[in-house]
Amino acid sequence: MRIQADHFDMIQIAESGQCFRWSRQEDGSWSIPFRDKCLIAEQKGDNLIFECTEEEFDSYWKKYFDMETDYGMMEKTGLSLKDPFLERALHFGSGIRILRQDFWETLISFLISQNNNIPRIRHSIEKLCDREIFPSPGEILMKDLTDCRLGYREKYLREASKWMIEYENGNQKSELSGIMGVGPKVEACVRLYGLHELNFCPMDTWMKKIVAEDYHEIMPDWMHSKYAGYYQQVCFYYKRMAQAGGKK
DNA sequence: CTGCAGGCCCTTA
DNA sequence: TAAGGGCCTGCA
Repeated sequence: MRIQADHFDMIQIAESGQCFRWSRQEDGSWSIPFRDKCLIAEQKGDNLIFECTEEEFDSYWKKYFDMETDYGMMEKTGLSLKDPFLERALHFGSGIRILRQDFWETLISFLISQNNNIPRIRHSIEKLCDREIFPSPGEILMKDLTDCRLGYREKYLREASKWMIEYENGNQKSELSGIMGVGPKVEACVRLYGLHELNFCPMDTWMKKIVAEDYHEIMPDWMHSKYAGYYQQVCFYYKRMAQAGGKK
């Protein structure tokens, strides 16, 4: 099926650092796994082509791509803050969306992401998966994780798996932050990307860099706003691309 | 060789 | 309660 959409750029979404398993095919299309399905998708301008039926898109992928959220409104709200850096970032990364990813996969992915780099994060996650399917907590506990090259993070994944099994059994007394290896940054990522709590703004090295270099060490107002997570994502992408393009 | 990558844990003062 | 060292690993 084929649709037209604003605020939707597959390259920007794939490179915005929120997801680690989108992969580009030789023909330029994207392979997009989510839970037990995998979608082949392609973009030409604002034309989006999805290899699935309209029913399947409406009942499954539409939510994943967060098609119900009004990005135009969030952009407008951001622009009204009259913040020059945010303004540039919103224009630069206008195709970014906050995907509604699987909570469990997000938790594990961002546990792996700490003190780590993107290629290695992707490699670890790929090794963790069995034929494109992300493992359940029980499967992670059973699995030999040597090939995943997790280093000291391996015990964090096991602790998280035990926590998740308790959580699924209805025992919700423990908080996310109670999991070994989940600090403020990882928790914010899980809440933003895995629970779609758009007010959470992960403070990573890039955000600190932005606050230092672009805001003279003074936290901008938007970091405390309702859509802080979305603005963070856009600024993160803008800053990272500016540096990647700026140095050669 | 050292530094570093979207941090966090643990110890110390 | 704030600061700082150590940590798996791979790549530049």
